[in-house]
Amino acid sequence: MKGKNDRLAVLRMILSHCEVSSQENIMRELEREGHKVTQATLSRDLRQLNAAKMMGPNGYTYMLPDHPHYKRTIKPSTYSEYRNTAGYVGMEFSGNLAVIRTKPGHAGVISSEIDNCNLDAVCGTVAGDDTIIVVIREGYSREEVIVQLSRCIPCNRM
Amino acid sequence: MKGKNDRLAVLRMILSHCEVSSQENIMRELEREGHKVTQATLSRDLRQLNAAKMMGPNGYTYMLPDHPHYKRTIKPSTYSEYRNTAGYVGMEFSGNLAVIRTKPGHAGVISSEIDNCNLDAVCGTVAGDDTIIVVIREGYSREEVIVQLSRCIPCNRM
DNA sequence: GTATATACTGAAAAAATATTCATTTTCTAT
DNA sequence: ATAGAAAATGAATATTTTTTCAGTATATAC
Repeated sequence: MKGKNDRLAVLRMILSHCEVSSQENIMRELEREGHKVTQATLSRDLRQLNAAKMMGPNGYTYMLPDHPHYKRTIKPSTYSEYRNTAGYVGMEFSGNLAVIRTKPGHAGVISSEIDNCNLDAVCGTVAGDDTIIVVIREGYSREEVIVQLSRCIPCNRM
Repeated sequence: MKGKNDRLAVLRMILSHCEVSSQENIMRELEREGHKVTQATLSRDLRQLNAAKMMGPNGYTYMLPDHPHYKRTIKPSTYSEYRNTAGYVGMEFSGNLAVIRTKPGHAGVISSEIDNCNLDAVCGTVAGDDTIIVVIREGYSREEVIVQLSRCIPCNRM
């Protein structure tokens, strides 16, 4: 858990789950997750992610450019939880669907994580007990789906 | 050409036709159009238009919310009050599926209503907690699906 | 190994943006 | 028309964000 890439991953998580209105706020969240940096570095990180400060329901907040802001919800603070979501087993594509396999009983939790992220590339999800069906929005590639899903679940491994 | 509304109209024009990266730049453009204001006023105008500084092809520039880069993929519903009474939130098509979003817990009720209607255009449905997947029978158009579904749910539009 | 180049960072300075405060303008109801 | 309320504005100030600069770490070639 170190290095710039890790920090950017955590930063993505923060931007997807929190309503942050200044770099000072983000700095505090980052530090809580074990990434202490100065505001100068954070400014550079945000630029690298193409983050923008956009008007949301509660005033201007930082967002990733493809995030549907008016659907956004505030989430708890420990991003490590998300990254360690131990229930994830694997993912497979079929047509315009992605099928995620989880440990028994974990599908509901993980699918609501995905729902809360309101990913552009995802129309919606349905969860059984150990399987989630993710419907891909038209016009989005599987690569893009993987990129966006990785904000919610550790699907970097395929 | 006077008054605040005129100025906001000109400002909208500037934002949708120019690549402006700072309020100083916008000020200059505004003045060229006969609207000389201070940066303070411009800052307030931009907030009123919900403008955002986002990463575009040539670096960060101010954009209006209806700019492609700023645009949401899920459009807010015009008839949200009416629809909310039935637990229905929204619907979207993807391939041969229709994905219906509902209030939490409402998916089961609504999907069994659809099942009971035995619509020609629908092969079947699967319900999660707040999402229903409707599989469309081959040979039926999306318009026809909307027409038939509107017998069960208030999906008049979209 | 050493040297050279490249990426990363913090501290401070500079630039950009938001807000406060006092004043003026515009609107509304008599 | 006039008083009072609300909106709009500029100047100055405060806050926030970006950039500069110097130093450090990391990688790469020899």
